[in-house]
Amino acid sequence: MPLRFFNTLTRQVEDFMPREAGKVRLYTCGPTVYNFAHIGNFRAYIFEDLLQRHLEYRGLKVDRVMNLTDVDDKTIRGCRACGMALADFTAPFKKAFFEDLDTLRIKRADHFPEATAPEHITRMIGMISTLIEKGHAYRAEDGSVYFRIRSFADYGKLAHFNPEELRDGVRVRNDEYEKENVGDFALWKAWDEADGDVGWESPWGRGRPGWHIECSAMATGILGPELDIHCGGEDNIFPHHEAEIAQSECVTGKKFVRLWMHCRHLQVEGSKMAKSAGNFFTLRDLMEKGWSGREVRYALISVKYREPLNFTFEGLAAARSALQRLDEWTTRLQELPKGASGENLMETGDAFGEALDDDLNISAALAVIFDMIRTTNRRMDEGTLTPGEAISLLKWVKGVNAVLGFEAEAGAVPAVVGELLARRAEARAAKEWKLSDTIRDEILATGWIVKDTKEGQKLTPAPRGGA
RNA sequence: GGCGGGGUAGCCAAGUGGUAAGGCACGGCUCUGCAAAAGCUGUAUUCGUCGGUUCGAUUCCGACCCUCGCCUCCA
Repeated sequence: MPLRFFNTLTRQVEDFMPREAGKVRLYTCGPTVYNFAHIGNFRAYIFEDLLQRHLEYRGLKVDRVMNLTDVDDKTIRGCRACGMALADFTAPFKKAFFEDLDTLRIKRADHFPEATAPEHITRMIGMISTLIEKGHAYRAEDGSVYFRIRSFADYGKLAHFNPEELRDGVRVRNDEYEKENVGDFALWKAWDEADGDVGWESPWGRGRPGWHIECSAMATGILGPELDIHCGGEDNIFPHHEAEIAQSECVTGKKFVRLWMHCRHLQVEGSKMAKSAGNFFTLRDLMEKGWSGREVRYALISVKYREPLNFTFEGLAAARSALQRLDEWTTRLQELPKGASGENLMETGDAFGEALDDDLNISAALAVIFDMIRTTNRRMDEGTLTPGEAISLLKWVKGVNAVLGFEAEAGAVPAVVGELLARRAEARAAKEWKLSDTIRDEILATGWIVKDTKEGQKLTPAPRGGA
């Protein structure tokens, strides 16, 4: 079965075939670094991570770009409010972003271009010049340059609406008289007071690039004029990606992107995440509440990317339980008495991968995992699972984790806990239950749960609160 | 007003023209000094409502109700 993905452009699930066999050119819209990213942003990045890892699981080489927008209205406003240089203001947020990616086990892209890098600014200016030459853009009185949407017949194709019929919105600003058409968007924004010392020289005077042209320049600059896949959150469909298509195709004359994939927004406890509603969370907020990056990852990845995801603490707790079950099963397999390897291997099949082939059907893929856990746990209870089968299963789950990234943290047991365990074992041998229970509490206080099994005491890391 | 996505057990959520995956929670059992943990196991005559097509619809068609999102710089 081939890989199949839903294409926002055609609104259909299509067979996926990269332009160059075996290689995927993937562009993913990254963060604007004016603040810490919130969990809604991370839903998009985790979806993209799942996509990349699955493509790689299928043997494709992925060349991925994720841009960092480090100049726009918000970053400028932020740096001016703090009285800092733009680069000094954005630096800590860039750093935090990469830390958060690690926390969530999101694989690094191959390139993280920054909009303010000189080579990209130069490229943007070059593209804008070409657009003006070809009649797709014009300079307004104040020195700003706008894209002329009437010059591009396909404008509106991605979002599936006619730009001429857009409702007059409250967002139409009163400086629109400078544009030929309210739908024309800025390629270059002329400097004004509010920009302070942020600005670059251009053939049209001092100013800064518009948001859309940043992505077009970085995408085509690094991946070439024709991308295989371009991803982002659904809110990027219009105007951002629509604008990217227009700019890029008018410059290169080639089809910019073959497959557009967008993930739905995240809701929190049933309503839109907003600071005013008190349900706005950054990853850091959740970490402080005691949730792990792996748990957040599970919660955000476990609902299909094309469905709205309602983020709740109940869902986070469900993620924790499900992961513990997976951990427990893996540990059981690892502890199965070792026998001759290479014998009685098990055919584990590829139902997991096939589920993901179908437009990243994560629910079906997770069901495959839990079915496997249940059936093999049953056999371990019966004592009929052979060491060879356990080896096969461990190999299988390793493949699963190459895509999902759910492997347990390698938490080393502190020496203190080891001593407590030894003392408790003595107490238990002497049937001093009271002492045994006291030590159990002491161990729990260090963050570990002791379980008494047939094979003796076993440790499990205790969740760090969070409920 | 335009365009689009949803409504499946307490919660989350797959799915198919032939009679409902999976996860969490909950109950039962096993294990255990007790507990915890873990494992097993049970739980939707039913898939928003009303019609239609069909031998048969949760799945196709129509109407309606509810809900969410986008409509110019928010992932």
